[in-house]
Amino acid sequence: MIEPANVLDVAAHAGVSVGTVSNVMNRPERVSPATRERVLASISALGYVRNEAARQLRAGKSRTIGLVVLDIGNPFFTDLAAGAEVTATKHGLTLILCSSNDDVHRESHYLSLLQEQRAFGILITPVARTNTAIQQLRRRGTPVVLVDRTAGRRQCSVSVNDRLGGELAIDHLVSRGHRRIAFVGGPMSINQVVERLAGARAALRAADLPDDALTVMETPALNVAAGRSMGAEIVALPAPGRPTAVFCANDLLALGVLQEMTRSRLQVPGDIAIVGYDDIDFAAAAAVPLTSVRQPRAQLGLAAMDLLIEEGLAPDEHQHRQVVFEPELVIRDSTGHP
Amino acid sequence: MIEPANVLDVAAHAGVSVGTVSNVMNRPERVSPATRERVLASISALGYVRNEAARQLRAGKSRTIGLVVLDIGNPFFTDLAAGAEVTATKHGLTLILCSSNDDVHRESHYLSLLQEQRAFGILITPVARTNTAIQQLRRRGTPVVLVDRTAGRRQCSVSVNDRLGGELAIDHLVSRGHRRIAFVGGPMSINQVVERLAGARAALRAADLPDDALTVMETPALNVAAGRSMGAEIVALPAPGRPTAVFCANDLLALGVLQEMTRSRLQVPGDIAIVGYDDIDFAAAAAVPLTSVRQPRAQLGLAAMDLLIEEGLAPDEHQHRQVVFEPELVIRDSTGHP
DNA sequence: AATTGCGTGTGAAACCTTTCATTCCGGGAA
DNA sequence: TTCCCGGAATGAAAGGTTTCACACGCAATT
Repeated sequence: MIEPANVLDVAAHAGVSVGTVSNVMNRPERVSPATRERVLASISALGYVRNEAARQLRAGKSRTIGLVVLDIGNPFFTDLAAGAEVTATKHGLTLILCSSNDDVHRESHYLSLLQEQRAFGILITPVARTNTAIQQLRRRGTPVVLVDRTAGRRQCSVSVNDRLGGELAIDHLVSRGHRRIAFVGGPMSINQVVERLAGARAALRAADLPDDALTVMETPALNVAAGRSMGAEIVALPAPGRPTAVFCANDLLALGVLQEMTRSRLQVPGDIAIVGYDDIDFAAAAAVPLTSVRQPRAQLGLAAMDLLIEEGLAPDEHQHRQVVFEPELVIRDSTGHP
Repeated sequence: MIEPANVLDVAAHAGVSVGTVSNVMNRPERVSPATRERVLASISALGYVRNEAARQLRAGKSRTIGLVVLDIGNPFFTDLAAGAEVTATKHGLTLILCSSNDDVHRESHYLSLLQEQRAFGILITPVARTNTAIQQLRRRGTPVVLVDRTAGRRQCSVSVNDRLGGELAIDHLVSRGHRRIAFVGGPMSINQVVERLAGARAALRAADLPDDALTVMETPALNVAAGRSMGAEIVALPAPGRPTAVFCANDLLALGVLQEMTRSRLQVPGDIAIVGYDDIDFAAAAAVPLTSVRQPRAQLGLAAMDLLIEEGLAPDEHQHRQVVFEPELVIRDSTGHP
């Protein structure tokens, strides 16, 4: 266990001042090639490693970006994170991944953690619709970009048109002849769910179908287990009145529903068609590949990170923007062939 | 945008010294209740938030733990991370999740990042068998626990008996009457894959079956896409010589293979049985639920974090340990009923 | 009355880097 | 020869927290 060397040690070893050592690392062009070489040699001779804490203290700001997502178990968010990370790394920033698990307390715990770290910025899919902690962070000068949620004029956000996504899904099912459709999703506190449902309703009305063509089945969460139990309920319905198609608020739910169908020997799409949402990799890999509303997951992360960095580097010139992507329907076996 | 308050501001506001403010936060029992109240009031009046960078600088060590995994897109690792995070949070430590994507360069990038941060410790599933960067970190006093990999006597590790896992899978398939089995997995640079294969071979020998009862089909990666393409190869084999069962080195591969089987109208398990590995949630949720070798994912993370924290808090008394969990076969539909 | 001890509180040093005003030096211009 | 200029290097200050040796005041003990 060796005591780590610091700039002073390096400076002494190379016979220069600490300022010069710092310049070699941060503005090498200001140092003559000869001394630069000498300093670099000393750095590697002593095994010097910069102390990030001291840098941050001096800078008053860290190089850490917090990405607060709803559920890290959902591949949608890991893909999004992967996209965000690409851009972050390009700028020498480090990503801290935080999963709030739909829990307001966990969320605020992470936010105060990030505040203590003087985070460079934060990307967040907030649990609740309004969030004072976020506003507080912003007042202190920390850029915050909302992800998968549309912000007002005074804040950046990156989202996908969830309403349109709902319409695409229902349009498709209606065009395949379905007239009794179930919407599986929840809790309704989550904005995306509400929007997707609204889109679904709009599409039904546009097709001149009655409102009760859509049965809303609210789930307590957006995971596989919730999908399974809702799938069981659907199976239990008497065949005559049973929906012929299910639109799920995300792919995890859809996979759960699909599993129950198969377990009960109901044919997908023969007896029941299924449309998911997100188009995670597992959707295509399901044994009955899922028709799903694709969101540009990685791009979402990329765009959000771009906005964040832009605001972080030039807060004054920065214009808040609300980027909205368009979803896209990916048709696979779970809704059959025309 | 308000200039953030510091301990000095708080001290002035409360009419005490900075040392007392620090004591209120870190050793409240040494401060009389009256002053404690006063200081706390000032803290919230000024909206004071600790500066983590300054704490770290002073402490010479951060409260950050790096978890370097092979693939964050694999739910096995996110579950492991979730387990690790529970313990970390309990000790006031923050987890940074890093995905090396099987790439040595990305891995070393993250390691030097963590070194600059003076990480409290590191949990890592290393890409290669040996790793000088890790040894360097350890010489500098950073605790490192190997995850999903067995270390020598001089280092902590937490792993699952992969050889046994391989044996369980093959024993099961043999007992179901299979005599032509394919092993799908790779690349062979990954230790876990090699061990699982070794276990498979051992089980065959123990069952007095010839070595060529097992066909090894090496994949370039452990993801769904690789499984799909290998599945296509299996389907393309002439039916008479085709294996009647496939043992996959992880569930992602198994899901890929399963999808190809279904697409080609081969019955699972009728025509081909499939055994996966890891027992991720998607394994149970697959339309043909997968038989899989379960690893205690969350527990793995928990145990690793415990060892790390133990070493980090009391490096001198710490005894290196190599914890090995036992895997467990979970039988589902993909290998049929006896 | 002097001493001891204890519970509180103090204040300066240390942690390490970056920045910036300043100094130094050699060469070209006047 | 003197002056000026620009490139290169310097060195001290600043950033916020924690720690620790020390001081203070009061009560109990001798």
